[in-house]
Amino acid sequence: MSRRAELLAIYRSLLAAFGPQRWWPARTPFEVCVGAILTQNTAWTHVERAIANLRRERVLGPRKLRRLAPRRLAGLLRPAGYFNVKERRLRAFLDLIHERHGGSIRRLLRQEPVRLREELLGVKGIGKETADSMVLYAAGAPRFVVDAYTHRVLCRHGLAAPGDGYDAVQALFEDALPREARLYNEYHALLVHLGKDYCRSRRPRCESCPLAWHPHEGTT
DNA sequence: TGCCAGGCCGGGT
DNA sequence: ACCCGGCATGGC
Repeated sequence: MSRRAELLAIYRSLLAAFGPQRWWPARTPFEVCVGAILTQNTAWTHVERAIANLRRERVLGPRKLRRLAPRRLAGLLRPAGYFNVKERRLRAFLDLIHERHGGSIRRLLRQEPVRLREELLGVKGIGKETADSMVLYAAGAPRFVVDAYTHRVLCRHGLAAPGDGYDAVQALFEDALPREARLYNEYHALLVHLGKDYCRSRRPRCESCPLAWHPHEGTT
């Protein structure tokens, strides 16, 4: 079976089992970007609380958020963990919007995708996964997002090696699959859903897993 | 009660 | 080019 066929088979299995995920779980492109930074090495439920804080305080926009004093912002981010680090990272992102795009998230996002990605990677605290999450889920451009789950899944299938880096894993998907944002969006969302439900438990439900293996087994 | 979650950076080899 | 410690909360 070709790599393309294997990747599509995995995708179809997940889609059949879980149904369309319709990601990213956010109301606006800006909220996607904020969530992408806050969810770094952090459970999504914690991120939701931090976002809820921002919404409650009516500061969930690039200009209003930027006007907050660092202490205040960090306090609102507290439930997401690493709140001091994330305050700086979020602020650096807001500075980019302010300084290079007149405070307009739309202007940031409607750039050519390659250029957008480069610009995001230039921000301290935005790495490849975070940048690609924004490019795919906020700007709608076809960049495959690679996370820990994704890597484990590919290893378990013998499609990637444990030592493979981000770029290598990403290239596997992007070289084998049609470059469609719709597909990349849904595929990544399904992988995360699989990870949440089937990887975390110490006693995984092998019977109910839509794939015939578990991504957490002996591959990290 | 530890271990872990949708990373990333900076410093050391 | 890797490897590692640090960052922090809340759920299981």
